[in-house]
Amino acid sequence: MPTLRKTYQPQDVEKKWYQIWEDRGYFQANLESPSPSFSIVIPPPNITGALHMGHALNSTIQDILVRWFRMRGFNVLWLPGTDHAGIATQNVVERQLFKEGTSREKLGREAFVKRVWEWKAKYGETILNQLRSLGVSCDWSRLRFTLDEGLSKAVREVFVRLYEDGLIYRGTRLIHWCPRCLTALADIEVEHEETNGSLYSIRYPIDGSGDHVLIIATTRPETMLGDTAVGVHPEDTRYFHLVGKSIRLPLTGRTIPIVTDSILVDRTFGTGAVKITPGHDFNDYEAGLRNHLNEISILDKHARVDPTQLSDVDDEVLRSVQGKSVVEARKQILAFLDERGFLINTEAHKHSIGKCYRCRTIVEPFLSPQWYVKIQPLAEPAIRAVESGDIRFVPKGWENNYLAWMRDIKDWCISRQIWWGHQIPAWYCEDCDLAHVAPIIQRSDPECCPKCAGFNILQDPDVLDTWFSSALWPFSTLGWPAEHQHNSGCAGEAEQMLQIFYPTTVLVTGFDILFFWIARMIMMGLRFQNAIPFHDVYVHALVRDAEGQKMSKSKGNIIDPLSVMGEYGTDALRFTLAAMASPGRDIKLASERIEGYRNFANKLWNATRFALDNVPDGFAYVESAKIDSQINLWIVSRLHRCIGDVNTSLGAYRFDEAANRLYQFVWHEFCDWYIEFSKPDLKQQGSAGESEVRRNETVQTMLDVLQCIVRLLHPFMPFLTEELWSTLQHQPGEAEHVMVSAYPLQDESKADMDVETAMSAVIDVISSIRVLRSTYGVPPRKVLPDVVAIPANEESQAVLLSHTARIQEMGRIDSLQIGTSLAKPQGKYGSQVTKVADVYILLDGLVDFTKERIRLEKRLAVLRADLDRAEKKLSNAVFTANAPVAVVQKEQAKQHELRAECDKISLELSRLQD
RNA sequence: AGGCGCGUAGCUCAGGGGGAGAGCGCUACCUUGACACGGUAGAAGUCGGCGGUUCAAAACCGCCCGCGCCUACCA
Repeated sequence: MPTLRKTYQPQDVEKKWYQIWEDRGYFQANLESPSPSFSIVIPPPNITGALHMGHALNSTIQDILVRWFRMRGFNVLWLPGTDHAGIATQNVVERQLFKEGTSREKLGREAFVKRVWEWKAKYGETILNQLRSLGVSCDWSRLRFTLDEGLSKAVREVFVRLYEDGLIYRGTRLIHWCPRCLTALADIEVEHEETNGSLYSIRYPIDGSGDHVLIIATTRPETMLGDTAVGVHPEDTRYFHLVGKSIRLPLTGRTIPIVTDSILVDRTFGTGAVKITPGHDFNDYEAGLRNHLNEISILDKHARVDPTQLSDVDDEVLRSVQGKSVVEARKQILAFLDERGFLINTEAHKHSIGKCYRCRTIVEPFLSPQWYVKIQPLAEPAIRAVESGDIRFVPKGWENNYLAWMRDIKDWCISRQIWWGHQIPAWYCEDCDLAHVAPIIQRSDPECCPKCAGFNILQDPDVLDTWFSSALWPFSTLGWPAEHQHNSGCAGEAEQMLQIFYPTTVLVTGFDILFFWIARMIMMGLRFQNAIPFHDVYVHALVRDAEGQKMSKSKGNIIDPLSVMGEYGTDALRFTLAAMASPGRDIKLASERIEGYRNFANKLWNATRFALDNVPDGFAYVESAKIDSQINLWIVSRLHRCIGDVNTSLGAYRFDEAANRLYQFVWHEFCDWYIEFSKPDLKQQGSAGESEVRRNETVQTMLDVLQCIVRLLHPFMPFLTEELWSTLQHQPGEAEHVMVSAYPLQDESKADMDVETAMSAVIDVISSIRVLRSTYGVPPRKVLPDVVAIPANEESQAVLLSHTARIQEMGRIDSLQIGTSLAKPQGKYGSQVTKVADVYILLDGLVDFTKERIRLEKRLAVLRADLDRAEKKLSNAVFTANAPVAVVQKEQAKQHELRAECDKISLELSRLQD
């Protein structure tokens, strides 16, 4: 038998086992397998990413599921990959270029994209390697990237089909614009932040009515240069006489109409009159459409004041704001308004400002031509899929969130004005009339214009939103669209992959990408596979720091998973995350927790060490050996309960329950009690006959149970368990590695209630002795000379008698007498009364009667309170009439037990009074 | 403003109509032949508040308070 070192050292084994698993091909899915399949596609991390706790949690959960299913014989595919993250990656490389004194514009598109590919080759797999060190068992042979050839083909196919079906269109509208990234953003890529701003009241003179003015309020005075109307509510009697009149817009020579709009205007806010700037505000834009107003853009793409459409602005004003940022322009405009007597009032005002989710720059509503997906026809089936239960959210609460969002969904702006990504497959012929000829949309790049056959064609410079390709991930990664020629081997495999692994079983993800990703995958899966992309969506929590703060670089409260893994071991981190992953609650991660589970790993390590040290020379494993001894029957019974519970919990995605159940069983049943129980049996030295049979039975049971524990824990702690498996005695024909061994299944016939009751009586008596030791300050090492136990009934007596030696050993007792008819000892003694037995220890030293009285009185008070409650209930006729019989009987039994205990304690107390 | 979630031991959190639980921390004792990353014993809770349903409520329902998140509005 190998000997283990005193503590588990994770660093020694983690790399080794990962290498072995990968070399053996254990991670790979099997296209030939007849077994039922289980598949997960990884939520692809950004190639710019570095592993954080969110990834660690997400990957741990997936790996637990994947390993659990694999061990249960499923044909498992866990498909890994990365996302090209258009804006983020482009930003990273642009920053690099800036340091080198150049820029993407100077390089040109082609050279820039080449640079990004180089960057990707160098750094793009960083996060994948970090995932490997977490122990994830993905099928690396099927690694995918959203810009791969196959996935790009899927993107084209989807784009063209949606276009042909009239679900993709191009239009000029107001969109969210990031003036730093220089691209459009989808609505959900804008994060709103509460900000302290100001509300300015401004006089707007009414045309042709002398000094009469309308007072409007605004938080963005600079946008007044783009005002094209003033709105009032159609039913607002204060303004009836003004409707149809005009405003002489201050600082400009512009005259703008006063219009009515019941949607835009809230009569109760401010004066009930509002400036309308369709070029710079989404609500105003809509109002502009309703009232046929024109849109004036006052800003360029860098969010600087652009004079192009401002020819009617006062020359002096225009000169001072031209080319200025929004903040600067605002100051200037306010100064002019004030100077010329238009500014009435400034007050503090809280409002929210939209910021770019990638770079935190304030986004501007900006008028520009973009590509859109018409979302309603896609959303409807995606809503039905969840309503009907075809797709299940875990925890269920997220369904409402999803449905609410989907029912109110708006068209999706999919074009981005960047270079890194899938360039939109739309071409324009410069020889044809651009305004009147539809763009050329096709799967392969056109060589010439299909209309005029000219070669003067240009591809749309925009690329698609990264999430457009991510939305296809569950099937594009499996090889869709497959070529339908059967002479190609590859195409055949793609069809097979889809057939075997689509729909995937479950998607594991954080709620932050519920809308970015999950919703879109469901829409695209239904549209292009005519089937849901996954059956279950497991939505996990956010990992926060110990104070509950969101981890962020700026706060400096990031706990780096890699350093945690280095300090405590990967398994400790994984177990921590699993144990804390309770549904619907964020994880507050504290290092003490991780340390605790590091200790747990070490506990199991040492339990194994103990077992191995006690395997006698020449020990031979006996297949299906019969078990006779109660302690062995007991631990096997307990084990099978644990197996049942763990499998049930995992089946319900309750990783926390499963982890805690295993912790409880391993530490507090197997280590605390079973190993201690086993010691007398294992100590039998080489003697022949009955004691050797007993010893071998216990050795074998201990090894069997340990082996089961190791398998049960493998999905949570893959490295430790693989290392322990390699040292444990296996049955012949057992798997070489625990990773490919069979996950334990509950055998109900192993449950033995009688044995469990018996052993809990033994535990009860040993605990009583320990309480007495502790109460009377008898040191653990000191042998108790004389102990008397008077069992409460014949059953207890039989059980305790059969375990006399064990109780003596574990209680460190010289003489132990057990018997229902025994008399209490004479002289000084301490006593502990329980429902199992009254235990007395003889004391030679001084006993502190006061202390003892206090202890007993306290215990009596607790039991009395319980007893009172029980008696009160039982004397209530309404209770005995209405409560179920079982409850009443239980209450009666409780009453008897409590009364007996109380009486005995009272007796002891009266003795102490003397 | 609306929606969702949460409020249980000092801390972090399970539980869930019928005897208040775990981990960490804390206190005391113990370096005993698996493990001090350990052992044994212990202290510690009006289960946020108020009402209601019920024989029985920490749990179910309603209202309120506090915290968090999301969506919308914010001229």
